Amino acid sequence: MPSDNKIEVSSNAAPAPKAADKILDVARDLFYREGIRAIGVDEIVKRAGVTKPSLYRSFPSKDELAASYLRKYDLEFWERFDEAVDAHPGNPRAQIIAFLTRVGKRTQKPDYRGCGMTNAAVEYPERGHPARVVSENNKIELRRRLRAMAAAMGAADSDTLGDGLLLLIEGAYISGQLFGLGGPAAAVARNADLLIEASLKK
Amino acid sequence: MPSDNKIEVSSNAAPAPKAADKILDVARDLFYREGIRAIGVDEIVKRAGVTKPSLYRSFPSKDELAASYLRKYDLEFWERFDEAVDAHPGNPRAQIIAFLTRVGKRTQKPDYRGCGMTNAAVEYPERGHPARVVSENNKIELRRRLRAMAAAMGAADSDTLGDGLLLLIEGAYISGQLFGLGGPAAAVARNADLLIEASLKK
DNA sequence: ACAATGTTACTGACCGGTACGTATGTATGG
DNA sequence: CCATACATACGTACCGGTCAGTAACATTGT
Repeated sequence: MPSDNKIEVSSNAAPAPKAADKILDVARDLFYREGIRAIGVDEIVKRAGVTKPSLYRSFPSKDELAASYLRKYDLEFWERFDEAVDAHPGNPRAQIIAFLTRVGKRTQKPDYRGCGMTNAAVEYPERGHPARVVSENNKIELRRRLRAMAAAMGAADSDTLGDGLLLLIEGAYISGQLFGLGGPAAAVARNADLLIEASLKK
Repeated sequence: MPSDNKIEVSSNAAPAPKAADKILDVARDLFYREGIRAIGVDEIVKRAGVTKPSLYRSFPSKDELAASYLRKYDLEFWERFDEAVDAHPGNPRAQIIAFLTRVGKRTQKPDYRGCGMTNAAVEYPERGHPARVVSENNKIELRRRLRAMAAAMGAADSDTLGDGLLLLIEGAYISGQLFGLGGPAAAVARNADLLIEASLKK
């Protein structure tokens, strides 16, 4: 009896958040809200309650920390995307509309700041930058999937429709943070539906 | 005849490029290509062949210099826009398509870096920032005009169509710099045409 | 003991911004 | 005709602060 509860407690409770996790959490929040270039490493370690050497023990550079933030963002993005997909099995049109309805709603939240990966690509135009590479790969994969879904819908020109949907999505990300509440991003699902409708008829 | 030509020459020739002009030209180039936050004032004055005090005599701050760059960008934007409009008097649909065809072409140029104003808004999320204010006003006016043109086309829901066109445009700006050649931005005019077609039928 | 973290102090480069002296053109007064 | 005066335009040198990143060592928990 002596050691049982101790083991149990230490196993199901949060196992003492490591420094690297706290850093990544804070970085995610600050990078997304204010931008990567706008946030210095000093502010990150200060808010995370850790010290600078701890950051550089877990991440080789600020650029790599930014890339790690985006890899996490990428994972969460595909979770949201697949949630919409899984909600409408075998119905790509409904999958797209479900996803875009949720995007449209998120863009209307007061502190919406667009897509972290799109923003990072704007901040780092240099080819090969660690943060940009993550963003580019995400967008390439998104394009691939949208085109595949457009083909599954039976679109006359599925590549054009897939690309059109991607344009609407990126437009919603940007317009959401530019206009805020009442902006054009609220109409993204409706426009996507119109575009799909127009692309399906022969 | 004696003094006439002298006056004439001195009035229509370039009157010795002032420091402020050179600064603004260089700033425009560097800010657009690399981003505003990425470029320091030292680099601007160096490339302009002037000194830092000269910059601060003409511009109260770097933020205001960025705003000046964007005001110039704004002017040139409306020139391009009105060019497409003037090319098809009384035909808003053709005006839009003409504008988007040109946008689509520009996005395929190898050093395309999107819309300077969109990028600036991403770089400066803080409300009230001088650069952001210029961008926001430009986008608000663009939205107004697109909605008006959609109404002139006789769209069933003209506000939705106008917003949809804006989403496609912003999506093209972003995708252009994300994907480069062969990216989805090349299909912006075709998708706009489909969207318009779908929005016109009752 | 060992591994992870904290502490302190530091580097060199760069940031936006400025105090202050200097050249040059020009208009006026003698 | 020339000297003075003044405004405009520009340069040198510097400011305090912050940037990303590191070295050396102490502390902690298991």
